[in-house]
Amino acid sequence: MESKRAKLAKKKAFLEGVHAVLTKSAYESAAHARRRAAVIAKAGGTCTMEPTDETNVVLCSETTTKAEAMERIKQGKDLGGKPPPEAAHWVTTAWLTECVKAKTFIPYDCFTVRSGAPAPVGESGSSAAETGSPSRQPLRHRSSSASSTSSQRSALQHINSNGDYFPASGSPSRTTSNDNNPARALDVGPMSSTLTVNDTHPRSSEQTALISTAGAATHATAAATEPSASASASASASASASQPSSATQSPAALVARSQRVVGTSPEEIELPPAWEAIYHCYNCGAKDHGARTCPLPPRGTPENTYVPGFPGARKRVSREWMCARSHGHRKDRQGAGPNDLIISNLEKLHDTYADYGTWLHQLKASNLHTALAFIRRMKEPITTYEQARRIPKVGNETAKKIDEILSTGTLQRLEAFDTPEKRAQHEFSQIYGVGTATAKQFVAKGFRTIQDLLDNQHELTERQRIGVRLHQELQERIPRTEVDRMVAHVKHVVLSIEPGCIFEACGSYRRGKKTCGDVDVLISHRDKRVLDTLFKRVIDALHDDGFLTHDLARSEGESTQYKYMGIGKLKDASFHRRVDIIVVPWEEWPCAILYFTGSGAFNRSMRLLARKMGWSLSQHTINYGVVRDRKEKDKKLGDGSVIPVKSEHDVFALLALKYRPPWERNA
DNA sequence: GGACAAACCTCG
DNA sequence: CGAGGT
DNA sequence: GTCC
Ligand SMILES: Cc1cn([C@H]2C[C@H](O)[C@@H](COP(=O)(O)OP(=O)(O)OP(=O)(O)O)O2)c(=O)[nH]c1=O
Ligand SMILES: [Mg+2]
Repeated sequence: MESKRAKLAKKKAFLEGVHAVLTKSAYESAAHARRRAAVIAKAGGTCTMEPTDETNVVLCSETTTKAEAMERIKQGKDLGGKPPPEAAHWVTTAWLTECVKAKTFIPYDCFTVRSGAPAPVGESGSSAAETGSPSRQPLRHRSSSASSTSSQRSALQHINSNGDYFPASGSPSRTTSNDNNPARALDVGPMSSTLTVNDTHPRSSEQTALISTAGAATHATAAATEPSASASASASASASASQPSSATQSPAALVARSQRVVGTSPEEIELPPAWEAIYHCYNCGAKDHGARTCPLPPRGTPENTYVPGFPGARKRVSREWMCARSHGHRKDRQGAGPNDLIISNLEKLHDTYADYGTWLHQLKASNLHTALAFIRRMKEPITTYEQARRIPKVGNETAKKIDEILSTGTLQRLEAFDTPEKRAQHEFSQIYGVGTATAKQFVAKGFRTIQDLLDNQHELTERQRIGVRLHQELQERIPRTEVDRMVAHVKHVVLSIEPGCIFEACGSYRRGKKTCGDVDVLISHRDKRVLDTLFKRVIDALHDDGFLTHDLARSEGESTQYKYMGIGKLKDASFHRRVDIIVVPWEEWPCAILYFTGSGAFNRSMRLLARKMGWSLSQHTINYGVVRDRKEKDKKLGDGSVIPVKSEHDVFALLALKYRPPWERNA
């Protein structure tokens, strides 16, 4: 903790000086500024911003001096070689980061030139702007009563061929109804929690890449094409899933219902005043509602061309983005498919890629994964190299491999991997807490079986010891009925400790999967002060009643969010199960529930989209004006500014995405 | 030849 | 910081 | 590895 304070002191001291590594993206274009001014005016706010072509802010990091930065500009390395005007304000990333950490909203126009420190102002040009308020404006919570939002709805249960639970009826995706509405009270155990029923979900085939290539599909005669795009494509249409991916249509055949222990999350959260001041509908710009209840059609369509004023905002998003499409549950194929041999071999190849643990092989793996998604949807057998080449993401290398499988039945590459060492390495890497690197080390040490590890537990970290001991049990996926009971139990404990909590079981459970790898629980409370004790009391209570049996990791308040990772077991259950519990501050709820609902691939796609806009989406907030190092892509120089959101719908609207309910996020 | 490439977290 | 995790 |  001391080092942390020291760091903070250093940062504060630094703010006095001017140092910089420059990046170009820290200011908005004149076009953006003008559009933004118009939007704000339309929304009834006033805008103090002066549209300008000039750089009015220079974002800095701690590593170089202003002189060095100017030198870089002269050399053409930054800002396109154009020095910023004298009046430009130099801001350190530390300053910016601190403002964001302090939850002070910094809209772009606060950067208009001033002497002294720039004052963060509300976008609506409200009081904060005039007062030239101090740069750090603490976040205050509005203590209003809980919104209870459940409307009753008739229930019907249906399970698809895979056993996944689906929601039903024909309302559009961007529905205004709560995804969490309880429809039918259903006793799932001693705690009598309820199960709920949700909205429509027509299934579509899955697409696994973050960005997929849709165009090439038309050339692949047998390859499945993008479902919605292929509706009119003659021959290949039959190969694709017969369902449209758009959730606005509701084929009666696949209507089904999603059912789960109901959470207590509100449809929209209340924002702190400073955020409420700049909040507006990101689907139309109006001040009096959010995107969730916007009467207009989703933006990005011809009927609604609105674009939010934040620099980088998109007009629309192409269907190539995974998060822009509906991804229902993966369908179990009944009986044998025409390309099963190829698929099983390529799947094994895919697994060997994952065992490398390098970027390149990660890339190869994801490529192959996409190709496999197309191959799985094919109805005709692949018989030639040329035919394989026409499948999207199948290039020369993969086609050669398919050819080899066709002629020999196997792959040389795979045979070479079928050694005791590689098998052991793969098995070790399945253990919780053991990854590619440690698995390799274990093999190098001469270990070959799980028993070897059990006999040498002194070589393991605490997590790995638990992982090894419970390895068999943790391999099992959890039947949904058991998750129901686990969630009901946790919910009961949480709400008896603090009735004002909001609670939601997320992850694959919220997405309606038939079985879950673990239980993901998200909790929040309006009062920030209770979060810390709430977290501890919940974990303690769940330990005391014997539910939690092992701890794997628990946060100690370093972040605004508390995360517990551990293992629990119901008394009458056969196996120990992984349990994750996250406690988040109230205003981070929308981004947190979006994150925790996943899927992981869906999150990555959405986050990549945000990144491409010069924004950043995390489990905390969605930010614009993020400054990233142009060379080292992972280095973030400035956090940018928080865009306040009240619901998941708002995040979708900001990214120009149609809202996807949880069961359409199964990538 | 480059783009592709999530963004966080804890542990040791 | 690397490794492993969500 | 694939796509442009
Ligand atoms: C693993 C992983 C999860 N997440 C998010 C999305 C997930 O839904 C959420 C919970 O993680 P998980 O519990 O690992 O995933 P899951 O619940 O979707 O599936 P499973 O049935 O295996 O439990 O965390 C990421 O953002 N990135 C990741 O790499
Ligand atoms: Mg899960």
